[in-house]
Amino acid sequence: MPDETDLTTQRVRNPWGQGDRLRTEILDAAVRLLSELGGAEALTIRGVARAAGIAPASIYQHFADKAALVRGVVEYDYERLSAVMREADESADTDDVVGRVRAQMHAYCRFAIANPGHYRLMLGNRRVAREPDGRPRGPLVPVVESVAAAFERCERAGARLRLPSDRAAVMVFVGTHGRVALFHSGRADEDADRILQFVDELISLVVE
Amino acid sequence: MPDETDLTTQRVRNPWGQGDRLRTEILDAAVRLLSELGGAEALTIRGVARAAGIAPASIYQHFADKAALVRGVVEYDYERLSAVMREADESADTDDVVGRVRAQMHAYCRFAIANPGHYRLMLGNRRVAREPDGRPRGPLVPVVESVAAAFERCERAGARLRLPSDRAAVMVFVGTHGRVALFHSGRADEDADRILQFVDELISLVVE
DNA sequence: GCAATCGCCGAACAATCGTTCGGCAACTGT
DNA sequence: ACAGTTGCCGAACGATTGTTCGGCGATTGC
Repeated sequence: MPDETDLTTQRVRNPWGQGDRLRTEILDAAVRLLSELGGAEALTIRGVARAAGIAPASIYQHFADKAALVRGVVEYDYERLSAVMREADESADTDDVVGRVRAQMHAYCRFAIANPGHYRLMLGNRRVAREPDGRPRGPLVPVVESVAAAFERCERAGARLRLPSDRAAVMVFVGTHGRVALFHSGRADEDADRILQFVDELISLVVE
Repeated sequence: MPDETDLTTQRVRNPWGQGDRLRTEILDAAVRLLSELGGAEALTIRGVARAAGIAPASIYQHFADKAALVRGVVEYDYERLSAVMREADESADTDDVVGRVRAQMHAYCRFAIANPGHYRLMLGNRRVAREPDGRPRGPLVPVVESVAAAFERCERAGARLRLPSDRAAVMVFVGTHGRVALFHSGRADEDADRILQFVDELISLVVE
């Protein structure tokens, strides 16, 4: 009955409820390690175990192998990113429709700047997940869908877009992503405000 | 007199002319290996030696250590990229000023698609190079300067830009880079034409 | 109170990594 | 023709990697 491998995160054993505490502790330790040190190559079984204060062998009771650990970390971080962007969208002024787009993208930038290791990990692992109907579904498809919804609101509120709302969302998201990626492969001491300025410039290029 | 370490590429020994042949053969083998397999972690001393058909120890007569090899590969690839973009710019129709921008960015995309390993390597290594006067000088500063020159030509030719020419160049380059980065972290079977279409959409958003 | 179960760990395994050393073969200068 | 130099390689070293195995201590069920 054990060894019930969950296909989404390759969780193994431990399907009895409260025992997941150490599992999230492992993930937290991995994220912490990934933020302090540089990239994905810093994510080693021994390193995560040391950061979590447990033995390397103990990790294998929560993750089948290292690939499963990496998948778990990626999924964990995407959840955090989605939550941050959703929160920024909801806590913005409801009347300022384009301001809600800005809030979302600013949250995206702040998250990307604060979690450089997450980016290295994401850029290093190809995702080939697909919907049951065959349509592709990467982990940040819901993110750009959220941006697309914000742009749709702009359109309904009468804002003039230079692109269809879905294309506008892709344009803004891709541009922002490119700016952040360039930040991460460039100097670490660059001013974070520059990035937010770029995002504003990009949005104002699309929206009016 | 040996061990004359060249600071730009950390070349070591072998300053007698023709002996550089094997050095470029090593770099070619590294690029080949980097293109076939995935990312920067595939770039091992033993792997490069095997791909070049030589012994692992022989590499140390052309590069001081692995870091020097990586620096050499990165520099080598940036030179190839610059050459490809310059060639695309020069061989385009001289009268079609915005067409020359498109040609440059399309060349950038084609190079990035054809050399995925180069991207992984670039995104994984922070560059902190600076000019003698203290201004930062990343390896792709000349690239965006080339795009900026093309946009300046557009401005002089009477094309209406929605941004100052230097900001327009940054916008187009960053957006293109983001699209390519997303391609590399997404499905490998994505149609390359999609990316070129996106670049055209981005340019037409800036130029008119 | 006893036996079974379960999470955890210390230790070891094989593989691979970057790197060094000593010697071999070929070329050079005289 | 000989001695010296030089590029290259086979073999090894130490470190680190992912992973497995056997047992220990605590908790659970009866």
